[in-house]
Amino acid sequence: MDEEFVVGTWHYVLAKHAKAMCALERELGDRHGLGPSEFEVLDRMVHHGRKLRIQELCDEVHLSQSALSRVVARLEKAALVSRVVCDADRRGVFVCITDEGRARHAEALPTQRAVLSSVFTEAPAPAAFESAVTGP
Amino acid sequence: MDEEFVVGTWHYVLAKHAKAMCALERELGDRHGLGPSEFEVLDRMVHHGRKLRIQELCDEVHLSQSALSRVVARLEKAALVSRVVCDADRRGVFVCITDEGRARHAEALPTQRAVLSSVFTEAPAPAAFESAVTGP
DNA sequence: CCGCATTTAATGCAAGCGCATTTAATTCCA
DNA sequence: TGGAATTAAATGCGCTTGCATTAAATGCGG
Repeated sequence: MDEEFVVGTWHYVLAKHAKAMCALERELGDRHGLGPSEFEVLDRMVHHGRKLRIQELCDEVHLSQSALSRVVARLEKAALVSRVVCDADRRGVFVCITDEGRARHAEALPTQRAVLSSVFTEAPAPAAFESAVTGP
Repeated sequence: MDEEFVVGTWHYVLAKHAKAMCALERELGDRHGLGPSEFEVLDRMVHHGRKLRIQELCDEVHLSQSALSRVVARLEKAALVSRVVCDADRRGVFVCITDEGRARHAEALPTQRAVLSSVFTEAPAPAAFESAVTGP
């Protein structure tokens, strides 16, 4: 087990995460009134289809269950999403993205892509890194 | 500019950061009474030598100036670090790691390494990833 | 030498997070 | 079938964070 590799990877992850998160918070917030968590939830909703159980969102988004619950509440207040109790299991809640939610996501997507591109290309990882992420 | 690469890398960074941070918080906290930020500051102090200006720490640690100020305050209260006003520039503050701080860091280091190893090897990135972090 | 801009670190404040708990609905088995 | 255990989501709470501001010390131009 290569200790140096592990520690080096960790520092890389820390640095990129900090830079990207900070920039996303600023750009998405100022330009579109969205936090990174709000955008991430919207993004998953768009890619996954119309309705999604909160529990399933929880597996895909890097948030605790309670944090996700509040993000969804904020999104609902902003009318970007609506909550619908599940008929089959009335404990469950479906989250449905609204048309306005889709529109806001579409608006914000280029901003997110621009931020990520700038973060991951300014001190570009060597080409070999690509295979680490996309797989062999 | 490969959009897929950028987004894929971002998801990788998000996933690893979340997993590692969560585990570090738990393990370092339960076993050694340290948060990830406290450990990171201690770690930099150990590697950098005896005294370090807060401003310099700020460049190396992924925290805002205010957050760092508070982390140092917590560490000082725990006697792991001491603050000394700089004689040459009395606005500046030197942070000095104490013997107890060094000891605590030495105690916690294996825990951190174990956590990182488990995170970065459980679903191991392909070997090619190594060159992305350590350089060509 | 004086005053104003700058820099360093600390602090007030609000927001977001995770943990633990709560509330409500469902499942299981005796 | 009925009651205990389980599961889903929401909520109370304390903590950490970042932004903006403050307080103190320094530097610089006139």
